[in-house]
Amino acid sequence: MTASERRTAVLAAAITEFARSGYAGTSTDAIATRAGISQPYLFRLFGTKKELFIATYGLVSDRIIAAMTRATTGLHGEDALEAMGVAYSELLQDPELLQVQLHGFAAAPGDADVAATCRRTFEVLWQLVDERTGISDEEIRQFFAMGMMMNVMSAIDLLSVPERWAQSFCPHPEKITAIMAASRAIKDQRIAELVLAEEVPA
Amino acid sequence: MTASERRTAVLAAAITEFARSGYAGTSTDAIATRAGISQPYLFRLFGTKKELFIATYGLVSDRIIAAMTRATTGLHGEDALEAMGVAYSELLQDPELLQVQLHGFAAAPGDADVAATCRRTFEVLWQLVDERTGISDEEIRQFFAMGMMMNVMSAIDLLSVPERWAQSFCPHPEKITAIMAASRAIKDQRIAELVLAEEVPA
DNA sequence: ACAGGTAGTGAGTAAGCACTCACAATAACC
DNA sequence: GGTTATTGTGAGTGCTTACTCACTACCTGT
Repeated sequence: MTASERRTAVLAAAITEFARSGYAGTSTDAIATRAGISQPYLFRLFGTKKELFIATYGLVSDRIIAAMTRATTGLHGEDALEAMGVAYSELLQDPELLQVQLHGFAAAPGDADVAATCRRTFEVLWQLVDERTGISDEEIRQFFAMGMMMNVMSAIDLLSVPERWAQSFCPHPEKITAIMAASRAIKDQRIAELVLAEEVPA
Repeated sequence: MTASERRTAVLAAAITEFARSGYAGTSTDAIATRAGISQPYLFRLFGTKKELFIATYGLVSDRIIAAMTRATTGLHGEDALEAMGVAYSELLQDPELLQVQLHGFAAAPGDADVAATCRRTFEVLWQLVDERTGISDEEIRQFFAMGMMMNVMSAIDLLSVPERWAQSFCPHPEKITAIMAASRAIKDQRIAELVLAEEVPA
């Protein structure tokens, strides 16, 4: 197996482990074991734990950005906004991505490099939303806010609470599935999927 | 100094340390040193690190809830909602509280007790907002979403970025100060402040 | 056959961690 | 004045951690 292939395998393991226990709470040994390699080799591939965490966070960000890009291909304005919202809420079904993002935010106050990486992801996403939807600052802010809340909802497993107050956090299930179907019918989605496949760093 | 007084001093130190480095990333020694006591005594006061973290998170939640309660005393409906929004955004000026809350969410996937504590705080806040504002589920959700985004904004220090996209996350500064003044004029605020003073656990 | 590069590991090291125990000082009560 | 309870610590324990180094196995080109 080439080093590049190993790196992607390690990143997959790192997503799972970091999602559960965060930057400080995850041992490099746990990641190496899950990836099926020795711990020294992990350090050969990524240098330090911090570099591995930032690479993991970057991959997660790329995946999220790719999902939003794919969802809005061929759409504009409010349609694009709704499609992005649906795409983000679909990520709730694979909570690891959202939880890694949350752990990036949480680690930011203690590490300037992590904070800078998080801000850069924010910037890229903001410009994507702005370009594809053209909506107002206020609406963009509300869109981001909803995303941040979904991160938290997935982390604390809010939707497992059956009571009404908790379930009221999940909006319009029937609306979401309808938009999902429409969004899937977009023609150039194939191209977006090819873009998505390139997301893994060299 | 009595043990109870010591405990509140330790909790103040714990807020600062946990806000920076989170649950797993903070050593009990750092908290004890900041509180001016020995590490063994910290364990006599709180039992385990986890209990200390949950107590810290609980104190932070109590402070946030108290701020919301105080801000809405005497208000109803949309007025109460706006006052709560202002109260929460005021918390951005003392970022430690919001960051501890964020670290609670982040630690939740790795610890069921922490997750349950976070969900309980969500429930109390939801019922407070519901009772004091009477607004729709959709509006409550948007209100919570904005709060979660403020947590993240404070963690990654987003407002330190001077560019337009970043500054657009701070809405209506003049509107906020106006509502702040109005909110402060409410008569029975004194009573709420007394409630606030009782927030420290015995 | 052999030289060189690449994938991969066993066995460490030094530091840091949560947590414990035996013990000292001080105040309170009879 | 002596017993008792409370506040507080020095010195440790056993474990985990990030990270290193010297080394092996294998493949590729000549």
